[in-house]
Amino acid sequence: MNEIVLNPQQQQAVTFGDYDTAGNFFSNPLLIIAGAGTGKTNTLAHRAAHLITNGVAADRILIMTFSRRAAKELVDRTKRIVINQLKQSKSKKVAKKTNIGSNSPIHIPWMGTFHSIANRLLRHYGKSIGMDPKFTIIDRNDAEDLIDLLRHELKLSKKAKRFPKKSTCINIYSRCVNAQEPIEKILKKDFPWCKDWSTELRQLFKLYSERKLEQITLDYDDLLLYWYHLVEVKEISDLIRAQFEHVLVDEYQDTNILQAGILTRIFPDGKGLTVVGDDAQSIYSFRSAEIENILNFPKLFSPAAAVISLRTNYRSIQPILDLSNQLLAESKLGYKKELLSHKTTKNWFQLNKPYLVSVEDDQAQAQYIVEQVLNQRESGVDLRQQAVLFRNGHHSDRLEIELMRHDIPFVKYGGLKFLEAAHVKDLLSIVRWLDNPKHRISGFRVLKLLPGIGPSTAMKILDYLQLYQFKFSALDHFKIPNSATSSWKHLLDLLISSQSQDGQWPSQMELAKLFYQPLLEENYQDFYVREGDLEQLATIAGQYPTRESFISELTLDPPISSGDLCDKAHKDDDFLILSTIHSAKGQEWQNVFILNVADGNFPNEYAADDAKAIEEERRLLNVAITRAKQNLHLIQPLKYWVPEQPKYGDKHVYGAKSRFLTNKVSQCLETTFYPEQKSLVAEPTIQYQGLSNVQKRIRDMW
DNA sequence: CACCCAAACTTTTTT
DNA sequence: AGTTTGGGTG
Repeated sequence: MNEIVLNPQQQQAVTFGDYDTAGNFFSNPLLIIAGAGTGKTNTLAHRAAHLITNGVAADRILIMTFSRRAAKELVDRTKRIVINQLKQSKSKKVAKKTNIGSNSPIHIPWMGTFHSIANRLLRHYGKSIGMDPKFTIIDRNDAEDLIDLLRHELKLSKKAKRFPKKSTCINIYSRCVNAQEPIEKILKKDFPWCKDWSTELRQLFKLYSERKLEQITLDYDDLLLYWYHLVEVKEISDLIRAQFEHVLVDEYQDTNILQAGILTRIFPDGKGLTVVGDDAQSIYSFRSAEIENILNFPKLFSPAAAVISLRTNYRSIQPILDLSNQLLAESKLGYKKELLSHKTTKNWFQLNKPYLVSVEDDQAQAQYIVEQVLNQRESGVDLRQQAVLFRNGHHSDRLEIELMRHDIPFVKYGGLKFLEAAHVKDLLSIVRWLDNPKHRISGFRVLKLLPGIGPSTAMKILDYLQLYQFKFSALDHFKIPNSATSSWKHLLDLLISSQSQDGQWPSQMELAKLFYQPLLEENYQDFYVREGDLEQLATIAGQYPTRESFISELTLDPPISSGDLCDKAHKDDDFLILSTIHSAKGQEWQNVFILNVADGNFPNEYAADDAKAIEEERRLLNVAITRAKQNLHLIQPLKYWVPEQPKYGDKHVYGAKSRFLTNKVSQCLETTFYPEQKSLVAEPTIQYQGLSNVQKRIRDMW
């Protein structure tokens, strides 16, 4: 797409606003409804650039996106546009208004995810509401570990009926916080099998909150929650409003109550607020996203609010959009936007309908993709221009095996994360504990690494440490039960040195790695593979100025995948993209394959009895479809692999046709079969009545 | 109290 | 298939 020329609607969205009597640019609340592929990022970037070239200081613009990746792209593009415009209009007043020369770099410091912005604001303003600015952010896994610990403490694991497992507990907690709803309501709606545990869960979450306070830690949800409560203090929200003249929010359809609340608390009249989104792409209700946020935006700020819709699609050929339009037209919610392709006239002779491919099972599905992907590469489409999308992380398992067999390189988004690998967590825990000695979760993990130290000894050590005001040097006097191992001595050296010569970074990372090395070799046979990951972690660590920034940035923006494929050396190579649909948001590829398009998966079986959930599944399929530029394949296996379904006895489930593939939708598709024909092999005609010669020979071997 | 082994139990998607 | 829990042993 042309990055510079804008269509009229885009232009309108970019320049929306006016000048006050003093000549300053201001803007009423603005909602941009941007369908898939309508140049949303470009429009947003142009608007940001427009603000800057009209005299708004770059550090007075706050840009919030859904992912770090999106934020980075947006900022890069904004910078390019600003520089271009400055070059083109050196003589005009534009250059005078901004005090940026066309050579000096532009910094847009306040851009990032809601969570990362929360992190920065809380470290700055938190003190005034009694927060310690040195808090540690814990990720999902740490939160689960802490919950696990508390669950044992409360003896909830010893009840007759099984208590929900730790990850479920965290899910429930997270839903309560982000939706700002009482636990009973959440249980009834989303976790009906846990509804008998509401009292115990409440007790658990109370203890969880207290323990986080003691350890000076915040989880992901806390970042939003604290921010939400921070801006309830009028004095502080006034300060923040004064700091930011303009706020741009991307993916507004996926914000939740807390996020919308934060915005309205800072900008009660919506002035300076621009939000962008597409209600047909709202797919995060499991994270408490409220589609109502975007639907009600105009009402909330009426009559000042303006709405601008973008409908020209620059990404896909028309047949793909036809499919998307038809799919959405059958929705009960009725998204009325029809997307029109900009590409209609170009290459009209090769406008194929998207394919609906029927295959026997997931094995055939994998083979089909391998075949297609290789064919396409032959005809000049790079692997990185092709993507395989799926509903669940493990749906690509079979395919991954097949890809490896054929030596097709790939990168998977949304699967096992780098930070979830045990050895990476180990090393990171060491560094985290050094950074925040009160951080029991890390300390616990580190201590258990030492041979001979299990859960209860680790607890004792942590209690002892607390008794001595978290001075690591006090541990010297702790009586280790077993004969003092040499690793205990080494750990002590590391801990004490970290507290005495504060701020040695990143050399401290090297010390931690050195300490961990023997433990790594002892615990994992494949330690030489894992060593590479630790090297990488150390390299990343070196890119951050301080220990604290390293830890919190890494938690907020985890690297994508483990394994050698995210090595810099491989970055230039060509690889196929595998991604969950959720992680594919905002991306586009020449060819897209969607796995397991069958009822039970599209829509997911857990959504089956909830009309709202079904609609979200429809939107999810829509997101997947609209990622494709040219070729789209929906693959429909007759049976597919479901790992965790013991009640069905068999591990294969026979998928019914997806209920989204109605007659009208199917008419937008070209139905094919793979393999095209069963090869006919002649059946032998001989028939033995008794034992055959072969059987006799085998029996007579003994 | 740590460690190992067997049995039970799994509800997707992510900052 | 992988994780979590419980029991038994040293």
